[in-house]
Amino acid sequence: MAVTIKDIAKQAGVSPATVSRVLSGQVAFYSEKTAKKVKKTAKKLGYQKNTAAVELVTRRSKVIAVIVSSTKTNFSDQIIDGIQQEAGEHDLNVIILYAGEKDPQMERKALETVIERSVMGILLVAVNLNSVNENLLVNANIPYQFLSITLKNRKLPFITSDDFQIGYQATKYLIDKGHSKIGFAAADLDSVTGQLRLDGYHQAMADNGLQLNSAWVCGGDFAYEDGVNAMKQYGREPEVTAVIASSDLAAIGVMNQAQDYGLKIPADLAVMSVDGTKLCSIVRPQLTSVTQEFFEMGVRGMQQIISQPTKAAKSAFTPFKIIARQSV
Amino acid sequence: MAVTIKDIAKQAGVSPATVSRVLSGQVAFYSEKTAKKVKKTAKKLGYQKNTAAVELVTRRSKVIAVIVSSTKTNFSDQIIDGIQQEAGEHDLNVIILYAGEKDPQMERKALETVIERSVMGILLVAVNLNSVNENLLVNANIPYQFLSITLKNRKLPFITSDDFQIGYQATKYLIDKGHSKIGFAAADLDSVTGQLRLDGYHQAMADNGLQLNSAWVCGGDFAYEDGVNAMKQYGREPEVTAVIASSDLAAIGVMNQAQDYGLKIPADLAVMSVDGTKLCSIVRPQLTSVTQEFFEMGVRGMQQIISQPTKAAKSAFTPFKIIARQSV
DNA sequence: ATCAACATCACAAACGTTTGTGTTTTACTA
DNA sequence: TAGTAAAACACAAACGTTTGTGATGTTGAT
Repeated sequence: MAVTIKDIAKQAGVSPATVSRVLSGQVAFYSEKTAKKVKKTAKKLGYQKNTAAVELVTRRSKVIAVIVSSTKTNFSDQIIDGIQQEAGEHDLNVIILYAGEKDPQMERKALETVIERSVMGILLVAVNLNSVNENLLVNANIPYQFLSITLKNRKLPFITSDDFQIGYQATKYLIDKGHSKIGFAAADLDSVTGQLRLDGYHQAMADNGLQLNSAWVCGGDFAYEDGVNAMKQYGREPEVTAVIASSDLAAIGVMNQAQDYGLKIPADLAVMSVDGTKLCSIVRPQLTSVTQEFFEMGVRGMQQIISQPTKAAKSAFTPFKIIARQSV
Repeated sequence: MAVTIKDIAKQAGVSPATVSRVLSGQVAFYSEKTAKKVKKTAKKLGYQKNTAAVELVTRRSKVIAVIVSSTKTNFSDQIIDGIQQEAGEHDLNVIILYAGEKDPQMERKALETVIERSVMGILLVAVNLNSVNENLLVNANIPYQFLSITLKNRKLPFITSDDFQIGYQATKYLIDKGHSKIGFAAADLDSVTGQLRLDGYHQAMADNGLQLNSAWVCGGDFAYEDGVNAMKQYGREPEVTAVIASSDLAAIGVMNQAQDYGLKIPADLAVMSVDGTKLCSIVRPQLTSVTQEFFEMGVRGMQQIISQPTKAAKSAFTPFKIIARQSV
């Protein structure tokens, strides 16, 4: 049905081999004249290459798969932008698959699809695999890289911010502003990411001789609702004078709930968020944030994939900075 | 290198044909005993099917491609969710490609990638193709469907809200609330979508005997900044008492700028948004919105693809409703 | 015992490319 | 003119499946 390389060959009076070499831009295998002829008839016939056939014979693919998990947070767009840019420069195609929220079933399916297609590389943003899926990925013999997540298994390569430092610096920033009773909200305390931020928070408090109060830390899942719930926990007359929320949306949740309680921000309560997406400057008051370099994460992730298998993938931190806006 | 069905065949002492039939779940071609044996050795060897080979020989694919354009607005997630759900029920895989913002180059590349892979269907969300890319798509002989957009070329199937009615009903809603000087902001007036909404706005004004003022309509591109700019246009002491912004983000832009001007919402200025994503209930005051059924768009889009080629794809409207919150 | 009917399986072609190697043509040298 | 090296091309195998068809084995009825 569809027009193949053979059709072109017949029309142009050459062999399929020549057509293939012309169309895939190999040099020094044909004359300029036949090249022109081949290209013309290819265009005339409306030829589209059959990628399945190409990948079957070459046993490699030019697509990078990005598996993204979370839609509860909203930074993945930036990461994907970074990936796209870097991919574009190397003539790679990127496809994105959603793997649900902590849904091992969907994660498995996403993994299988990309492995069966033997993509060139797999980028996993904010997804935490269980051990069977982890095995699936590792045994697939395809370069991979985790993004925006810290894993228990330090053998796996990931690129993210230094979560301990995020917790530490955010806390220190608030302490420097005169706060001593600081809440820590909405992080997933079962995740390494959340745990590290909490450790940083603890350390910063300790380093400054400040008391801790377990009621000040409220776990969650980085979602808006978790911010709301945390604030409800703190109550109408909160003991804390500042809170660090582990995502922009969560921070908005605590702000909204605080305002519903009649609290003024930042006068009555300072709020600081982690992520620093565009949301921070869209809400009022604008959110002071620990701003991560998500775009950069994407870029570096791609670079790791591309440089393989020359070098094995390594974990790395991307920098972050604190951007002062209005909420502190 | 990788393990193939031939390896399994050899190990299990059967033919590759039998392995294939067992693994792809064909019935009445083998005994239960060999089936078990085959499956076991397949698992033991860690077999992963080679999709390239499968697609090459079957000449069909189980993947749905979603090409999304806009990251300036934020409704695509809902559409994709709808697509995913419907896809999941039919054991289809969905891959997502970003095609930039009105970037014909990237659109072409995205189209070519999916066409070369001869995917089962193509869903285009909020992308408007130029005529050459349009030809590419149409000639590819792959079912396709546009989502969340109204096209000039009525031959192309699209599923979206009735934009004229959106403009009309939003305007009427504000009129019923007592407003007579109503702004219309941030829609892309070069797009059919924007134009239709504007027509609806005009019609509603006319039907209620209200004057129009061309200074009340400010075009844009549905972005946050367009909302800000529109409000700047209206000024510190705006003539309009209400404004319809053509996206949630744009509406937030209007609100923020209005508040920067010291205006109270909704007392001094009512703001109404189109889209109705989660953002509406996250900002303060919460945004009254024309809420579209994006999830439903995704579902219906997939259904159209699936039902092809039994029926040719048709255009359709998904319903919308006005949800009152705090901004009017 | 014969034979049909069916169950179970193996053979082999086909899908559309790429690519190593062989073959023809061209161009040039002596 | 003969010979040769290089350029231009064609042949054919291979990639890993699916699937139509033919081969073999088994069962049961007559």
